[in-house]
Amino acid sequence: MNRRPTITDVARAAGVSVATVSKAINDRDGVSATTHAHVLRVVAELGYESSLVATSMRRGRTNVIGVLVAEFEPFALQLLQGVSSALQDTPYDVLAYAGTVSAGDHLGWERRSLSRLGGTLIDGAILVTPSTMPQNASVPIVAVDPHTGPDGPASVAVHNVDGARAATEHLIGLGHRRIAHLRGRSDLESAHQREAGYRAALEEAGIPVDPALILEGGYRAASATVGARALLELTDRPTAVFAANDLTALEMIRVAAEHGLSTPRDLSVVGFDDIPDAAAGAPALTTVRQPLTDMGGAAVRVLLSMLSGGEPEHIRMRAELIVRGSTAVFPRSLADS
Amino acid sequence: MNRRPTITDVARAAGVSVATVSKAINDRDGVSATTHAHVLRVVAELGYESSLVATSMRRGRTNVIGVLVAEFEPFALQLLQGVSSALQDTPYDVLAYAGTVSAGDHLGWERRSLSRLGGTLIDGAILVTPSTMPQNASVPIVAVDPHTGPDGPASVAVHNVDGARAATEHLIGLGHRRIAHLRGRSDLESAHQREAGYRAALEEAGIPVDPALILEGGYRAASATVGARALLELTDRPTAVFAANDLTALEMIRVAAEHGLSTPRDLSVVGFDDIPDAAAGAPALTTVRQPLTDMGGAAVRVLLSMLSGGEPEHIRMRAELIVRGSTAVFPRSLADS
DNA sequence: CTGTTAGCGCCTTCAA
DNA sequence: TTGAAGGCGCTAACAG
Repeated sequence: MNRRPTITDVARAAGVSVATVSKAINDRDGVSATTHAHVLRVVAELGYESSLVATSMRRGRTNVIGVLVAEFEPFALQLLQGVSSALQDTPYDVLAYAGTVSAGDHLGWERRSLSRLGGTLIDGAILVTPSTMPQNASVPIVAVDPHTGPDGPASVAVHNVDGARAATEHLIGLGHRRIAHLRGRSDLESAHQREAGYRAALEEAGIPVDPALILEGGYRAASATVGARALLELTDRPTAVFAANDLTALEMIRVAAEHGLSTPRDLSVVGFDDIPDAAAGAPALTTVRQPLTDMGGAAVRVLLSMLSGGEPEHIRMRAELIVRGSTAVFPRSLADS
Repeated sequence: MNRRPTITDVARAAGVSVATVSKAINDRDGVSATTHAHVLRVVAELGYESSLVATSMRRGRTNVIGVLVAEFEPFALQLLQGVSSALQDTPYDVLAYAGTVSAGDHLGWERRSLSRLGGTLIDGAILVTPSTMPQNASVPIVAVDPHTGPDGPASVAVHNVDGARAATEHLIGLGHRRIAHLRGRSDLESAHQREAGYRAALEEAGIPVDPALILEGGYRAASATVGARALLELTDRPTAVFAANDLTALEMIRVAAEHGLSTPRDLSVVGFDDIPDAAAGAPALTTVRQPLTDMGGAAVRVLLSMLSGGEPEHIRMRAELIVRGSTAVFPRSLADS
């Protein structure tokens, strides 16, 4: 547990002043070639690396982009991968920070994280599914799947309405008429848009929207359990469910199995996101794919542009229906023909 | 792009000194109840949060655990998820940092990251697949899948030899005799252990090890392409391949398809890790599962124990063979009977 | 070309 | 009970 060498240690060992070491390291001019080389040699010997913290405090810039998330769930992780690879050949490093791991409260993690890291540690931030948008942030921000429409700061999202409509139309096309919806988190814009797409598809097909078939899913498995159970215990239970994301769709399938219902035999289920687990299950989940990796890349592009003075942009990407094994024709008798 | 409020702003707004604000925030005594309440009100009004950077610089502790990775690839991401959820009800936050995003060199990212973050920003570090082990680090360290055996610092890993043996025995049991191996990164202990398991299984079955069938895979898709091609262009080409991890196994399947060979019909492939993509492909990959989430949890336990003065530990977890669709009986004629 | 000085935001003595 | 001063590691301005 040795103390890491500081710039002072280097200066002492090299027999020069701290300032000279700093200049040598950062290739500032005003240092003789001899001294420069000498200092670098000592730096290498001691294994010195400048402290990100101290540097960031003194300088404005750190060349680090922060990816701020509430927690490390599949959606955020895959996005992170996209951000990271988009940053490959830039001078920027990536730093991911989960804001609610210790501080259990789900509200305002965005502001807290931004305030703790921003202005000092990171030059810009990518906020993943923020439910509030800090107004006067100290660094440029891009929100991915934000809580609000394109009136706020820069954002990247998919066409949620279209995606949800495609999902619902797919179920309708299979013959389903009693199609339920497990809502997303009501503090996120995407949840409302997906519900809107669901409603639109039903209405266009002339199927009345039954409020009893729309229950809370909350985008998380734990928060969807109750709603999933309730749907199955309805006297006239749905034959298909459009869940607002994959985590809740998978939970829906699990709960259905608990009730002795198999998917897609007794219940068709469609999700949204296409997280890695979606394709892995049995049956594999029919879902609406968000191009998460590309979205991470898009967020990086927008952010880098803002960092060099560009205007905030709002990007919408296409969502694509991926038909797999969790949806089937209804009624089943038709499948046999 | 407003400047974030600093402790000085709070002090001025509250009409007290900076020191008093600090005491009030950190619940130090020596502040009257009235002042305390007043300061906290102003803090809330201004939306002030102490800067992680400044705090970390002054204090020793930050209550942040760092997960240091070379890059955000599936293995690291899933581990991160485990770390994050294991830290849920502790006072610690998680900070993930990719060391080689900007600085392209693959060597020594561990020391660089540690030195930049350690001692200041993070209280302890979890190093993911480090290929060197910094000796005199400034904070406690746990290595996951380290480059060296249990002689180094604390570590968490799976029984690589057993896992590799099980994978190879599975292929042998299916009737394969010409079984190739796509090696892992030679700077990682796990790569050598997996190769050893592969060799052991062959020898136990009385199958001579053919050096021509052991090629470099390097744990990454890009680095496996050449080796995969070479294997298929052998005059007496293998009927099965044990790849040292899933990324290279999937690449093996892709390259085989390019050569007009379908898996598992013409070539059986086994991977290692069970990353999310393994189960998603067509065919789904037969692989050896590393309990990545649990391993993240184990790393957290060891690290927290070390942070409260405990001794470094070395943990080995079981690897489990998961048979899916990328392996089949050989020769094919047997499958028909 | 090199060194001295000041200060980034915060916390911790120590003095009032 | 409060405030003033110093310093964590580093860099930018200024002196020498």
